[in-house]
Amino acid sequence: MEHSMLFEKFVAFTASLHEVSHELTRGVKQEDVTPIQYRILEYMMVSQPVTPSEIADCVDLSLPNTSRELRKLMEKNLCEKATDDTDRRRQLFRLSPDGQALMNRVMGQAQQGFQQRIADLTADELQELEQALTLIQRKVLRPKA
Amino acid sequence: MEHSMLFEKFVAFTASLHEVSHELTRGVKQEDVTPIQYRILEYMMVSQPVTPSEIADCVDLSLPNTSRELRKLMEKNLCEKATDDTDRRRQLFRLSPDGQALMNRVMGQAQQGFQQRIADLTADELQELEQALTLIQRKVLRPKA
DNA sequence: TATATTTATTGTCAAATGATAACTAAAAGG
DNA sequence: CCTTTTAGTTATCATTTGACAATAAATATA
Repeated sequence: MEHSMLFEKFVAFTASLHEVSHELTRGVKQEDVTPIQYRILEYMMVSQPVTPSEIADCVDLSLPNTSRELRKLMEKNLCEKATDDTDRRRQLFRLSPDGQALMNRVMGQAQQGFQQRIADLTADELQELEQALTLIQRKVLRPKA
Repeated sequence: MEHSMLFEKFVAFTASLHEVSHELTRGVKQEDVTPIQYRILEYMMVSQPVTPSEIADCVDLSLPNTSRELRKLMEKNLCEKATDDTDRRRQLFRLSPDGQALMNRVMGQAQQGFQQRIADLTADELQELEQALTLIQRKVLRPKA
């Protein structure tokens, strides 16, 4: 297979995955958070605590706008702020209990949908699937890591 | 591996792919189209001609808002409209030459980035990669198709 | 210490997006 | 025909998001 065909396959794959992940997390609409706020919560979930600068980098948002969205999330009691003791300019954000609960709801629903999708797979197929995920991660998505 | 661990792996995988695809298509910022308009163009690219209703479904946009964005794309000369002869209520949209050119620029840049990422892979690894993409598509993303 | 840099916040404005009502034209179905 | 349904458009308004200037506070550095 040529590189260009592989690229087309990769594009189609990406589109499919995007569609599926959108479907799996459609539960977010029930929650009182905007798409950007959800992305921030998602990022917090995997790497708390996080500073506004880190969020801005990762979510691709300017620092002022990140600050604004964090304020809104705090007003909704979905995250908490604390000052870093070693550098008191830095603010450390983490999910609040309510924020955790929200993410548990959304992720729980997603996991349910995911497991329906893989319900018919045999143990062998599950292992193949896991290896396929690992391979793409290692060879393409995170080649350095 | 348990189902819940596989789900976590799937979530991490999705996050990585999202990040990479965002990086690969960062050339869009150079173009005079909004994110939603780009998604419409992307959809047109793979399945033209398309009707406003189809776009609304696929891009998850209301029909009135779809109509508005299509008008803007037409004003930018990025797509063309024609009435369906068999049902004159239906409007058929396709990329204009300018729209094609835009997508060629963006996709060309993405392909270049992709090929840099896979540049070091051996022929065997490329084949493994291709099979991994196919496997995930078939077993998880498009189980019915 | 004095200055520069980093981190974060606030405020403001423009643009993009979402939601909804009102309307036209064509087709479908009685 | 006449009514209903479908596809699309236009207009309007609220909310979200993006961009940028100005500021404060803590740290780093000369």
